[in-house]
Parts: sequence; structure tokens; C-alpha cells
Amino acid sequence: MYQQRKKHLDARAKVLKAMAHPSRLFIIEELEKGECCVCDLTEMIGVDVSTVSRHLSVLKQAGIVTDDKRGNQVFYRLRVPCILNFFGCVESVLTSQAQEHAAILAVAGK
Amino acid sequence: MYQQRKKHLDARAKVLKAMAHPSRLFIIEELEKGECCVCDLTEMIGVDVSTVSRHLSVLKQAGIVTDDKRGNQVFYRLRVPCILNFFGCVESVLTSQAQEHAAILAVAGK
DNA sequence: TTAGTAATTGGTTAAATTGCCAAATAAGCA
DNA sequence: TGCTTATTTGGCAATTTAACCAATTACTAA
Repeated sequence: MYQQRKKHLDARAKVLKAMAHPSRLFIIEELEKGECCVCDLTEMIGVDVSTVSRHLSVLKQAGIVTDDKRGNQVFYRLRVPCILNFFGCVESVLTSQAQEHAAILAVAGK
Repeated sequence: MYQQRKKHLDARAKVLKAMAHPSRLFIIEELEKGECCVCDLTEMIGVDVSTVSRHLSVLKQAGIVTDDKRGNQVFYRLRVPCILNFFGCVESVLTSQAQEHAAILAVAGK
């Protein structure tokens, strides 16, 4: 039962896990605007280049970005066009959380 | 620049991280069909109850599920209705990956 | 060829995650 | 009250993750 669905669930989890880090979400948002080289992303994020490079390799492994070496630099871009949509649900989770939090505070305040 | 967006990115990452585990994805899919008690989920997944309970607490903390104790049992249900949609993009990542993989094999086979 | 820039990879460390077992809590029932 | 079932929590070991520095690779330009 569960075992039959396991492979599919693993594949999905892998993609989500690759996205589940603030720096990698930042990278995804930036790449939505257009391709970027590692050096630009590094400057924006403000951590070591090696760290950014590893984040990019996680995203690449998960099939979320592709890269393209031109001269000295490596440019990354999104491989799928839908990532923006993707966050609609994440946002609604956050909104629902915020509402509940507000409700709790309201009750506590009485 | 990056620091300004940091809080928001952290919040999003937390939600994604909570979803990024095969057992938790399984739980989400099951709860789409309707609420479940811990014991049902445990039987379906086939790991220790304590493990399932911890997965549920991760989902709850992230605002994805709520619980509701009735008698002896605790029932969990989704707090947001959009999770099914949510996976459209994950699927397209997987599809795009599969296509690339096929292309690589085709080239290698020549 | 040599120096300099961009990026990746190896190695290390600290922290987080996952899973299990055992113990504690809570509710229902004899 | 005492027993059983459902769930959560504490504690532990194994694994994974994230970040850094240092070293290496790849390319450009002098």
C-alpha cells in the first residue's frame, strides 16, 4: 500500500527538499527574473562562494535549474516556468498561520 | 537587500521543509481524502507510532494540519485546501527531469 | 607563459533530522 | 480502582545538512 507509492513520494520529497532553504528560495526568486552567474548570486546572498555553488548544485540535481558555462562564468537559469505559481499554497499556509496566531492573541488578551 | 527578504524566505522554507519528507507527503495525500487518526496513518505507513506522531507534529508546527482530540484518539486534517494544486509544479520538475534523462540516454546509445 | 578571476570540490565541524525504544499521559471500560 | 488503548515525549544513535577554509580546475588577458 504505502510501499507502492513510495518511489513517487520520494521523488516529490526530493524536489521539495531542494527548495526548502532560504538561500535556495532566494536563488529561485532571482532566477525568475532572468539568468544569473554564481558571482552575482554570491554577492546578493552574502555567504561564501563555495556555499552558493553547493546550493546551486542541489537545485541542479533536483532538476530545478540548469547551468551554462560562458567564458569565465557559469550562468544558471530555471528549468521550469511554474515556480511562481508554486508559492500560492505556501503563502496560504502562512496566512492561515498568521490568522490563527492573531486569534490566539485575541483570546489571550481578553 | 537579501537581509530584508530573509524573514519571508525563512517562513516559506519552513513550510516547504515540513512537506519535504515522503512520510509527510503521504500523510498530506491521505488527509486530502478526509481526516485521519494517528493509528490509521501509522498502520498505513508502517513505522513506529512515535515516528508518525513526530511527523504530524512537524506538519502541525508548520501550519499545514490541525488536530482534534475526540475520546481516545486524535484526528488530524489539512488546514489549507490547496495542497493538491501545489504539486503541479513539483510534477513538472519531475517530468522535465525524466525528459532530460531520456535525452542523455539516447545520445549515449548512439 | 604567467597572473588573475570564476567556480567547483575536498575536508572539517556544528547542528538538525530521523527513527527506534521506553516511559509518561490521557481516555475508556470492566 | 485497575487494565487497555491511543498518543505524545524523553533519550539515544546514525545520518544528513550547512557553512567555512583551502586547494583545484577552467578560462581570460597581459
